[in-house]
Amino acid sequence: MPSQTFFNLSDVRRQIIIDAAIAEFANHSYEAASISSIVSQAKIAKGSFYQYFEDKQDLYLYLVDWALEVRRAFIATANLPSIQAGFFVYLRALFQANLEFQLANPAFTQILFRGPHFGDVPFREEVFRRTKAGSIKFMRQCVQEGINQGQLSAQINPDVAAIMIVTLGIELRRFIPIVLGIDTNQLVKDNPNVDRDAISKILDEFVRILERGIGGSDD
Amino acid sequence: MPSQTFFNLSDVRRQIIIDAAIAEFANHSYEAASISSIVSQAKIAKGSFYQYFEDKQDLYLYLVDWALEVRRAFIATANLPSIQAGFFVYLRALFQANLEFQLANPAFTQILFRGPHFGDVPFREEVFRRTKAGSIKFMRQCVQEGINQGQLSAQINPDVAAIMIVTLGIELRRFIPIVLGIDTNQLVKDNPNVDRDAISKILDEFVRILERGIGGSDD
DNA sequence: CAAGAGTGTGACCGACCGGTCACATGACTA
DNA sequence: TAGTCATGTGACCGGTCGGTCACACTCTTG
Repeated sequence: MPSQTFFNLSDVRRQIIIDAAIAEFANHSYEAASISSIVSQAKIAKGSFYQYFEDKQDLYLYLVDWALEVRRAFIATANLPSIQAGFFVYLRALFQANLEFQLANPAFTQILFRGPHFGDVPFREEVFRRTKAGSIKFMRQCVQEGINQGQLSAQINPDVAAIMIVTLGIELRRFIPIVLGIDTNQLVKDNPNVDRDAISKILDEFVRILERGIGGSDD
Repeated sequence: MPSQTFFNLSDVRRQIIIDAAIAEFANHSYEAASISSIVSQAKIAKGSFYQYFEDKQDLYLYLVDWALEVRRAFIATANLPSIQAGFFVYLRALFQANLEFQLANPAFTQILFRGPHFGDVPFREEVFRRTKAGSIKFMRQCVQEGINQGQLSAQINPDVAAIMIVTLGIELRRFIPIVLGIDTNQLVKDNPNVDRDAISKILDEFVRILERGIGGSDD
């Protein structure tokens, strides 16, 4: 945890430091991220930094928690429909909210999913527990509820289904540019001008395949 | 490309260097991977290393190509059924072969999918083109053929379907330990003793969901 | 004024980085 | 024997790293 001194800082100064740290950890692995670069970017002295944070890991885990909180708040404002309104209606809305978070906060997204995926964070299990594991647990409950309500096939294994759904949700951000044939950075930069209609169609496709599969002879 | 000098080395010496490099790049991001560590692990002089490779990037791209070649050869031995035998029969076999490669070569897998996913490789587009983009292109053709043969729904968007399939295939390795509730490293270490039957069931689930979706009221 | 607490500062530490280079070694040729 | 060439070697270069520390600068309290 950051020290009390850090929280005594003015909001703007604290935000400058956080922003610099987010940019650094988004663009470099945990190992390769540089404290020196962060303090020079934030225009604070190295000594000050170490009065705010115990060490690199302290900062990193704080950022992860902060990113999770920002995402939670973001999705809370999305006014998701209830799962009773239909599992796939709910799922589509959840995907969309998630995607919009990812587009609006690419740096956070990068941080949240770099950690648990690759071995260069020395405390990977810790990060995984805080991020992806939570999503999977939540989705498993949704799937179970969908099954209980008869909206989902009783034949499916809820564990496998939940993991597939969460994985696809995480990768959504990467789908869009590939399908649209544009560059990831371009997507992030042009976010307000990007073709919302095309994205909406991709989301429809996406949920449709999850619901009914790609097997033939339907309608 | 490595120099002629490198290829003049004895097979065993060359393999020692490659093994050390693979281990290093599997456990660290491109930036954080250390040439010093590789040469000390391989017990060669730093100067020798730079007679074999131009620089870090030269070694890294060589490893990527090498890993792709090893995977190609591995899957070629799997005797995959023809796609005419049924799209999902083929897909299941492809998934299984891929998973077995991932389990047998965890380090290669780590290298192949760290690069295109995260921004710490300074030439990410280059790596992406050599790896994931190729898989997607291949799978798109498979999907198109499946549609033409009437095995897949004509309603689906082949681009979206192909990306979903490839993404799920890549993530397969991570599914297994989560579903089985074990640690990833444990899975890799215990590979020969791992419950092949449980894995087979997960693969079945997996393909079934892709084929028929998770929507209700089937059979 | 003095004393003390809280905070800011950047030179400095030992370690390590990617990469270079002057030199050693040994096999082959003349 | 002397010369040539491919290869091996590790000390060394400038630079960066995470982290420390002695000191400076407020501000409050007496």
